[in-house]
Amino acid sequence: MSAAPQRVPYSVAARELLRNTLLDAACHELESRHWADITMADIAVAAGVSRQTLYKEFGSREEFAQVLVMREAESFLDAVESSVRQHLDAPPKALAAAFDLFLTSAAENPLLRAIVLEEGAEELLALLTTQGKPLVERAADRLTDVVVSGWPLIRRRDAELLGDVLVRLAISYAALPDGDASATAAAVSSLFQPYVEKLVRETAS
Amino acid sequence: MSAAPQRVPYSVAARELLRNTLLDAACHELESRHWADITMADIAVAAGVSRQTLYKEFGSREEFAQVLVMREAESFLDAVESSVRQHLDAPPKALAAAFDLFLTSAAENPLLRAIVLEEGAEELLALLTTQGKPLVERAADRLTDVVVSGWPLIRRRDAELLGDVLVRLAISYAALPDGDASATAAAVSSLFQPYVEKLVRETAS
DNA sequence: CCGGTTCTGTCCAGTTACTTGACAGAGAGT
DNA sequence: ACTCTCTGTCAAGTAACTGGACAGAACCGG
Repeated sequence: MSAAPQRVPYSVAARELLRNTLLDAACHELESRHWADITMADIAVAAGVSRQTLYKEFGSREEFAQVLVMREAESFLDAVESSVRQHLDAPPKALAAAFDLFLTSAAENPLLRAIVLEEGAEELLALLTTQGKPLVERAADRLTDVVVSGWPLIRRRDAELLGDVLVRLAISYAALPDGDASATAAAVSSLFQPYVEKLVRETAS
Repeated sequence: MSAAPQRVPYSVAARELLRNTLLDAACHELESRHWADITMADIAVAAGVSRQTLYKEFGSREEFAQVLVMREAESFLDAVESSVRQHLDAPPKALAAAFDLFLTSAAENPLLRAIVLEEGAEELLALLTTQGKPLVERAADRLTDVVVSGWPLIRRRDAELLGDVLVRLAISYAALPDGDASATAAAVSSLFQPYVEKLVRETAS
């Protein structure tokens, strides 16, 4: 792969550690309480840091929530991406596997469960939907990139459309699961298979 | 196991990060130069930190080297310990497996290779031998602990002796490998098997 | 509708951690 | 003897985190 694990100077690593410590602290708190019940002070204390430091690092509660969601999203995207790369030989299979992986792990993810199941998380929920522009764009971009890099013959425009639609569907099913995750994944990907096969056919010729 | 991954406050994590960043930087430098050619300033710069900070964290070059070696030792001990725990049902097997694991990974370990193969590392070498008291004691203690916790019937005194002797042998073979690591491990452990079996026999009765 | 409470977001004084530049002393090389 | 370099230490300066305070907004109970 790329992304050499190059040596990181301490000051950079320390800032990253600070941010992650705060985000981890918030996740930990979410395991026992609703987001609405967790104050900025709680998060700071749980991270062993002053409230001021928290505000300096993330400007506001809203920004903090945004970053929290985005971080979780990136880790989902990492998993999805590697799942896709394991089926470069069979695009439909890649789609099915990635969607299945996403829905399955989404159903178990603590942060997502907090958003979906509990009532005090409207603020977080909005970040996935009405306020979800950064999330959708970022996720669609990464999906598009993995598609074009994995199947270079596919036109970027087609990949972008597919990425955008899949991300929106994924979010929808994550927010409102429809029974068994694997069944949903199989159903949805079967729906896309004709389109994917058409893409492959067009570009293969 | 024990050691719950409890939440670490940032200030503690940051100090640990600083120390590890410095130690990692030294290891990295060791991959391209002899220990004698690496100055404290080099290490500080490589870690993205001032020389003063390095001296504040580790009092002197000697202490730094000591910690460097001890950190590597702890990671070896972790591996050895888990190897032993996988053969709790067969003490002789545990001994053989652990010794083999140690010698094999010792032969590949960058820090140890730097000490053993290159000429500018006498200062580090001393930490394994003439200055090696802290190392030997610590390693023998951990070995003793894993033995008594794994086979509670064995007398602590016997475990201590065995631990001490094994650690010294391990260090000796690490410093001066004698041909194939696995062959050495098999030979040495065969030598101890009668003693181990005697221990087991005595305590089983 | 009002007083009490809590939380957010901001400010500031104070402490702690890291940086920068400097210097004496030890050791190696010329 | 002279120069160079590195170690170890000091002092002054800067940046990061702390702790206490406060105005404003939202909520709650009366």
